[in-house]
Amino acid sequence: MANNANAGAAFGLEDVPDLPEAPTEQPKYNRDYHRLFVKFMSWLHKRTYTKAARFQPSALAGIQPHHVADYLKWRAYGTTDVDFKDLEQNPTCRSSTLEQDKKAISFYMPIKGATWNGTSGNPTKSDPVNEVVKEVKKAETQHRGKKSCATRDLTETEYRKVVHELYGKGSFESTIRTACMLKQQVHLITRTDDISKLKYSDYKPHPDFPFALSCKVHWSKNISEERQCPDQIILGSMDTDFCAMLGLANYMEASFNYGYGAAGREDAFLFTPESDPKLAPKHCNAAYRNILKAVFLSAPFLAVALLIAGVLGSHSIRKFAATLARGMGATADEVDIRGRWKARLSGRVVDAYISPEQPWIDARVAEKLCMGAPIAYKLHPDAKRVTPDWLIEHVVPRTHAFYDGVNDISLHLALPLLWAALDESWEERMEPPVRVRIQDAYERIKADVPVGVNPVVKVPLSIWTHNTKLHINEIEPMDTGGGGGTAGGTTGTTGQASTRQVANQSRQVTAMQTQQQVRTNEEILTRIIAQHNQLQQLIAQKVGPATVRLLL
DNA sequence: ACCCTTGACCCTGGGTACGG
DNA sequence: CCGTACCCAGGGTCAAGGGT
Repeated sequence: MANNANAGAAFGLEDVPDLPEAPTEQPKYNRDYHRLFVKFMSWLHKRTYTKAARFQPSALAGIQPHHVADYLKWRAYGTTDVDFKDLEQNPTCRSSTLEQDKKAISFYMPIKGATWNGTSGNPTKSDPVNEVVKEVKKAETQHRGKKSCATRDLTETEYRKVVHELYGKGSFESTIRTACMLKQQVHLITRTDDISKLKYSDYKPHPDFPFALSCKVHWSKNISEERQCPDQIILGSMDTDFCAMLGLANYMEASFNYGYGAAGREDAFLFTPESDPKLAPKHCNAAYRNILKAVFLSAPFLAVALLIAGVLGSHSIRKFAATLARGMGATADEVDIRGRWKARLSGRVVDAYISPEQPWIDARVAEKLCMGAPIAYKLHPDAKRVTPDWLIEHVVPRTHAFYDGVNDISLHLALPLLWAALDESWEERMEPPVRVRIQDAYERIKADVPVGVNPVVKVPLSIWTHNTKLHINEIEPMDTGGGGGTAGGTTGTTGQASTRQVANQSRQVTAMQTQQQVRTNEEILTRIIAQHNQLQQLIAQKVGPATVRLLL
């Protein structure tokens, strides 16, 4: 770009003032790159620049590829005298660190776009520079040099442990809210910051299926394109540790008692009472990660997690969800769609999000994420006195009042919440006033359902597609009498119905096996935790509590 | 000519250490 | 306890080049 003093006049813009002389060149500056670039220049000139230093483009014209390459070698190996074939010489930083350096230097180069042609161009875009990065990458794959800092995915056992550790201890925020966030994060395969941005208004009744919700996930990247925030389906899970509907119901009805939702139906963030659009998600995300971190560092959790090598981070939860869906049979591409990743195989398919096939792929992956089985919460046929009006008045009054008739999801949430309030296993997992209120109200009308029977039943769902159209059916409860033939198909039912029955049977068998596995795991875990506590006491006796903390 | 892969670059966020 | 510096991962765009 030529610096033309009369540029304004040249383009016929009369009101642009002429400059008395050609403008002096302005040093470039980038907040994210400057620190790294100063480091490079300090190395190059063998002196220490402060971060206030600025460099004129003309002063940078002499930088050659070998300068940059030597710098990267120095960064990775501590010396410029490097023999890549020498397996004793191992890099002390990751290749991504070098790439970041390279980008930083590249940003400041006078000629940025053109690759180095031997005499001019961008010296960072050159073979000697790329070679260093490649060699460090190679060393990484050979397990030489610096270890990766990538976090591994959570295992199912660990996930359950987190959920169980959360409930029953501490404030509403750190228990019920965090457990709800966790369940949404897994069900929607999101990053932690995406979940922190959710608003009450992002949840709506699903347009096609009365037992499901739909949710719009806004994520941090490229939010300018509204079409990239698709509505995604939320289904209930047989396994309550995974049930996003139940988690949401349990959280939302109580949330209004803590000042959440004050900003109104349209603007209020779901997981923070703050309303500043910039700060609220940031603080919410930080709080969420801090609570998870505390759980990750708690002794009972560590007793499980230490069995597996690798570092855990908040991204581990998203990886867990993706791995879970893959393990249940979803393809990588399907998981990409549910997780709102760009299609991996063809980088140019920008329209992946608006593809007509997306809704049913989304639902199929959602199904995989419903541990046990995807379910609909339905009323027991005898529970005739549990009417919508009753549910609104006694189970979800606050939620109903908040939505005020617009995309009201309170009745969707009422059934899971009623189920939980009347289920013993949720004694410790609910906000006590809400639970007591529902129980008292139910006490007065329950006569028509047998004592000890929950008026809400979980009906497994069968999800299938026909001509890329999504269908979800409720599966009839199976007779308890031994049917004998599992896959015989000798009954007179249609092919489709019997296929679904077989699928249902195998699903139920899988669910039973899963539950058995969980029970076994829990027994093992109890033993491990006991041993862990013993060990901890032993260490405390020997070396004192300060050292114990370090060991953990 | 078109599709797909690959390489290069850009930008943001997570995690940790450290100092005030 | 909080802000800042630093290292690193990873999701994104764009363009060149190879295959059909």
